[in-house]
Amino acid sequence: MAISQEISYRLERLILDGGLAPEQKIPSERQLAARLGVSRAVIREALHELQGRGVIETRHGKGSFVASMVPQPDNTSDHSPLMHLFEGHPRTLYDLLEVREQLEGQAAFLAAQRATSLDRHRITKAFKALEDTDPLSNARPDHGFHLAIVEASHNPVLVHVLNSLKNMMLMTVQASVANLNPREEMRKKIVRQHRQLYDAVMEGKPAIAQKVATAHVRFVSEAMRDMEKQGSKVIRMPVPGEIPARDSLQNPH
Amino acid sequence: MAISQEISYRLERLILDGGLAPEQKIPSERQLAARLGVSRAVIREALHELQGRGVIETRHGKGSFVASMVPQPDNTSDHSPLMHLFEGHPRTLYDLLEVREQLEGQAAFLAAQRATSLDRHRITKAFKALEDTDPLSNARPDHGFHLAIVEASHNPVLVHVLNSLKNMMLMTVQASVANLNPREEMRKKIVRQHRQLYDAVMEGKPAIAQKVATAHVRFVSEAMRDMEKQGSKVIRMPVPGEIPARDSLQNPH
DNA sequence: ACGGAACACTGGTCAGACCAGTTTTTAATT
DNA sequence: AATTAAAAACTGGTCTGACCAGTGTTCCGT
Repeated sequence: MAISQEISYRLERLILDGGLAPEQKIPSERQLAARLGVSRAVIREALHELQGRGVIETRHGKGSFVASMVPQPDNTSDHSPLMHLFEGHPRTLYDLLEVREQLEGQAAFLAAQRATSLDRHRITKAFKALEDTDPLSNARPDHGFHLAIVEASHNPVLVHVLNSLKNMMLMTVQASVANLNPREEMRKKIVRQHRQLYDAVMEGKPAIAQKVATAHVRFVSEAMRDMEKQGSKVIRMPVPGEIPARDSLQNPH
Repeated sequence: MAISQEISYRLERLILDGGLAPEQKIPSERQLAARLGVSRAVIREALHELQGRGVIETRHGKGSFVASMVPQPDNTSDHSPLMHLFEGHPRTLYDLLEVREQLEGQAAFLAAQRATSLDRHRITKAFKALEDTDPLSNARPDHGFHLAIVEASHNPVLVHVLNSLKNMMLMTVQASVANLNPREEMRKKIVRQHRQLYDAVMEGKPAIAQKVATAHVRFVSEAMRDMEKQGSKVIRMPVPGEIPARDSLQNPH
């Protein structure tokens, strides 16, 4: 494997494991290059990979910083890079969610139809983990729950595609879910949706499971749209093992 | 904003738009550098960003390729990987069709809802080409018709995902159509389905379009299942996947 | 103390070279 | 002529060292 990738993985693990705190400054490119005994070019390439997956932010003349996972008190500048992203190319994000809506629904349908006892056990476990977790930091359990259902669909293609789509979504998105949770009404609704989804799948009711799952994604999507309108900040929250992507594009054709 | 980021955005947009198909090779770093008038370093940094997002894959000595959102068949063996798929893992094919069923339906739904006059023109053109073609060799028009509809959905993510699926599916549509068409009853049904789909999209009836498109894929899928049971061979019919160039990044050749 | 000019950082870009895999072309051998 | 093996022409991976462009600090003259 390429050196730049080894370094990016190494740095990412360091960051996600807490070795480097959010907002903390990363050593300068020249320092890293010297310390790791490689050229500055590979350091830059490694940093660009991390940048691509939203793990770090780089500011010209200042340095690179671990992306914050926590709401940032108003940053002097009126436009954080993240908001800028949303403002500039919000389309793809919703395009992504649009497709996900459909596929999560199908996954739920199939899961309700095909789940084995082992699947049910896994789903139940994930569901309980979701309930037992602090709502403010349940991005991981949330992901685990949905993943368990998708896998119970027993359609590897579906699993792979949904995984790809999730990876292509900004961490920002996942974080936004975490952002939604603090709002009591939202959190309640989401919890109820999860409960409904869980019940439908476990009781083997495909049609209902599909409906609930689709509605769930749509709900999150619309909630984000609202947040965007209100100008609320969308926060990053890296989740290990996930490779989010940024959106782009505005108009096809 | 940094040049490397502008380039990565541009490339990502190209890819998500479908201008660069999954598994398609991206111009070499030196070519991109020359064509875009920048140094190779910034090209590499841009590509590393996309790599971090999982949008592209890079292989030493070979080049960079648009990442497929679908597990790739065993390409190691140069002996008709498709047949291998059919014979060895027939499940995968139906898994693919299962997902496609859903997505083609969604595409049709969105197309009926969002198609512009230009889209309608394209769809009509493709539809007529489909009708005017010898049923025994209309794999390409068939593909063109469905593609026109997908693109009219104005969801680049959907375009890209379906592209991935089709890419891997050995052009199931084409192959199956070629196989199904000779059977008179089948051919008639398929023609009628196409007609219904066309009408629904052109008349702006999303619900109907979705239903028809879904049913169409399911029909083809089940027909193939029947054929398989009867022991009929499912024949591969390769069709050069061509994606029209929409940007100066394409290889002129 | 103040202001501003150097200076010392930071990342961003460029150029050209060379290494390491892969593919194609060429040329020698059979 | 067909095969095969060497050579050339690709591809990405790394290195070097230079210079530009923002940012922050230091220090000096007023």
